[in-house]
Amino acid sequence: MLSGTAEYALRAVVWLARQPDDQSVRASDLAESIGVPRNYLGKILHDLVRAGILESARGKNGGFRLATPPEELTLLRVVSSFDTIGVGAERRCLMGRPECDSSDPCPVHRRWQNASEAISRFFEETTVGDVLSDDRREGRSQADCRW
Amino acid sequence: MLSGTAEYALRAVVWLARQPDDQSVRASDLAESIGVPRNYLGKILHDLVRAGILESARGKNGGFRLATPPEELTLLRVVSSFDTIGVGAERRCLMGRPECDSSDPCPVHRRWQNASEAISRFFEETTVGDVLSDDRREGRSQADCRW
DNA sequence: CGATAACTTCATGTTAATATCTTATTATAC
DNA sequence: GTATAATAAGATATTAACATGAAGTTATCG
Repeated sequence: MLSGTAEYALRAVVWLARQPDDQSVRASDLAESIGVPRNYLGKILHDLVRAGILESARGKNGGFRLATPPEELTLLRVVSSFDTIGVGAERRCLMGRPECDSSDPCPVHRRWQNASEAISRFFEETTVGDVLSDDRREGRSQADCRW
Repeated sequence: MLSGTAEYALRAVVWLARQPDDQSVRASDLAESIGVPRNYLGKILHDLVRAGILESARGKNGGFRLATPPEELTLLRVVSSFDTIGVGAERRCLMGRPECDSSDPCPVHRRWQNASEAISRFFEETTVGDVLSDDRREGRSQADCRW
């Protein structure tokens, strides 16, 4: 469903969101924590900074942290820096037809619509804040996390 | 959502299902009809034969046609020859966690479940026969089809 | 100010998906 | 049975995703 890169980004953002007091985390530590290659994660984190999702600080005590309140950060915004999910008007046809909407549908259009809309809603409506709430409700802490 | 290859397979199967009297279609003609590179389609068709979804005949008047009644052929069976959709027990974690189920969920597990199940149901429950019914209901014929 | 710790950037390598080309192989028709 | 039309199969090319490595730049601390 998601590319490896988008998966990594999601892990990183969730991990940073769980950080108490918005503490910055160094790329190396983060890479080890979420099980992503150090150098590759560097690029991903930088992309997230350029997208305005994270902010970074150089030098001693530097690192990365969220630039946005978790409640306002949708999963769509996180993953769409890397993948084209295709929500709303940008929805891609399952069969790869260049034009495909209700007025000129591909053969599976009607039956795919339910699933397609469920996917869109998930990415558009779920925020990183929601994920943190779920965490708390299930009594999960950062220490429990493993990949 | 699907790989290019699985998309091509889906187009090919739907096209063949629409063929009157189970008539065979040559790979070259099929390739042109559905807009897929000739040689690449050859491989895909062969894979579908080995999966028992199509049958092929060589020599003059040869070609490919469905080996299964459309009503019994699910979209899952078609695409899973190429992609891992991850339905049922094989569902992949959205965040790439090796273990992720309701007893040990990843951070987004609960909220992703709805969409994930909608996807599974679509591929498991939709048959090629259903697609043909939709076609008829919408008064679409093979001639209308373009990619 | 100098050393160090960290992000930033660029160059390069690896792998899998996609696509093409060429040579078999096989069934049909005459 | 031979020619022909078609699939089957294997080798090779192209591209994008994934990953690594090394050098460059910037902020902080003593």
